[in-house]
Amino acid sequence: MRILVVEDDKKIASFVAKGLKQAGFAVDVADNGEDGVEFGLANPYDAAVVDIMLPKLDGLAMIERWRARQLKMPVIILSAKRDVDDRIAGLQRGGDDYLTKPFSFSELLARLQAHLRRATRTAETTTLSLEDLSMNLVSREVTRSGQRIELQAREFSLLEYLLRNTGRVVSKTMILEHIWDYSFDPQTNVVDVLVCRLRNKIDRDFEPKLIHTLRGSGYSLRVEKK
Amino acid sequence: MRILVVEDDKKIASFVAKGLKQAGFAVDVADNGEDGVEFGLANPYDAAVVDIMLPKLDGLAMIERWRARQLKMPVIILSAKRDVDDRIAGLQRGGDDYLTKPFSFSELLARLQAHLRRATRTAETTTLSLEDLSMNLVSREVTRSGQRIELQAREFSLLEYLLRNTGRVVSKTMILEHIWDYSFDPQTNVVDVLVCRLRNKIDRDFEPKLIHTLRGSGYSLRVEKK
DNA sequence: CGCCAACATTACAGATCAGTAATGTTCTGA
DNA sequence: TCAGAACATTACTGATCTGTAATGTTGGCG
Repeated sequence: MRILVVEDDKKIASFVAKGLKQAGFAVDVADNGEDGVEFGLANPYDAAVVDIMLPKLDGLAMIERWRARQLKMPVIILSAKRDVDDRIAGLQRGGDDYLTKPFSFSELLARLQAHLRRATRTAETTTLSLEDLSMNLVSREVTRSGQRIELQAREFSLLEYLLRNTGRVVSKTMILEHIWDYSFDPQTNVVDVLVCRLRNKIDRDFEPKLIHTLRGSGYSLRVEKK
Repeated sequence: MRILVVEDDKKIASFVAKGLKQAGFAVDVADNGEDGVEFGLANPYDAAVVDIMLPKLDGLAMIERWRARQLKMPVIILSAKRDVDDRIAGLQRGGDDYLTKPFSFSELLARLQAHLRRATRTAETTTLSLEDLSMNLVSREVTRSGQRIELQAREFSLLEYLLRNTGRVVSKTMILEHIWDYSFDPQTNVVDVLVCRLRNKIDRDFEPKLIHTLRGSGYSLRVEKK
């Protein structure tokens, strides 16, 4: 989990950053609004903690720029302004939470975790990926190394199944059951053929190979670390 | 937008409920924890505002029951307990926000709206629906009145497009562009045929009809209110 | 080293899908 | 009321997809 802290008061910044690092987050700090905008756009943060009064560009304007660029991470505002009107302004201009200084670090952490928890609770996975391979389950786009790959319905299902079981071994019987619903006539080599077709599309022209055969047990999608 | 308020203090409950109604929300009120659990499970609320000290079942326990049952709506806790530890407990046990009494209604409203905004901002929609028709874009399941319907790829795209434009009129040219990518040979009646096929599947055996023809302008997905 | 099973690949064919076009129906305006 | 346009429906067909089966290749064990 990666957090961006934007705060110009060195003491507060290091206090917050240190605390978050101890809680297991990766933390970056920016000390003015413009850098804040840049950092946010350049890296995929899971959340941000920002002060309102910042040099160069104030916190609320910074948040608005993020939102305009489709950055959706939760943002917790820290501010010395205690007025209800200030809080409302902060929330209305794109903030997700508002804490007044002085604040308790424990509460900041608890609120941060609540927001992160919500984010994962809400997300019904819409993209799966491994290495440079990625598939969007909604748009049904599959790419490898940024290159678009067309998959047929069956191939798509198989890849989805493999991706959902990355690193694990899936037997032919398991594939049969998942792709063809019920326990299905296993006296033909449909699975072999399907795997072959999928391989031709996602592994043939790329490195490293992702689909691996485990003789006697099945297949596995992973990056070999030998 | 539908909000559930769980609060046993009549004055506060009606104060909050009235304010929310004026802000355009549909509001239900429960005055104890057990009813709160029931209400929450029985109706699809977009958010909840709850007190902690409640008769029969306290607010935090109520939230935990909701969460255990996969209810994911944002919950704002209202409480007279001002201690940091109480706030943290509230957030850790499934609350999304914590406001101490006395509170400003405007701030409650702003926080509520921030949470609702986030919910819609976050959701890369994975299911679309209208009336008793619903489609899950990930599992690709389409149902009407709970009954499973099989759609072909093209039909699926068309229905998705129509659902994303519920209530609006889409012209044949728009459909052509969206389903066949580029501006495509319009000297054939592919669209008519496709619409016909989709209709047979989702409208033929059901009421009310959802796909409507607007002679000369196109089609529209909606529930007619005549 | 050689055999056999497991797996990979290829070619084929039946089923399904999607576009065309012909025919039928409905609506609107003169 | 009638004609014509817009739309609906149906049947047909070429393309694509998917399962089958035959053939080729690989790897492990005796």
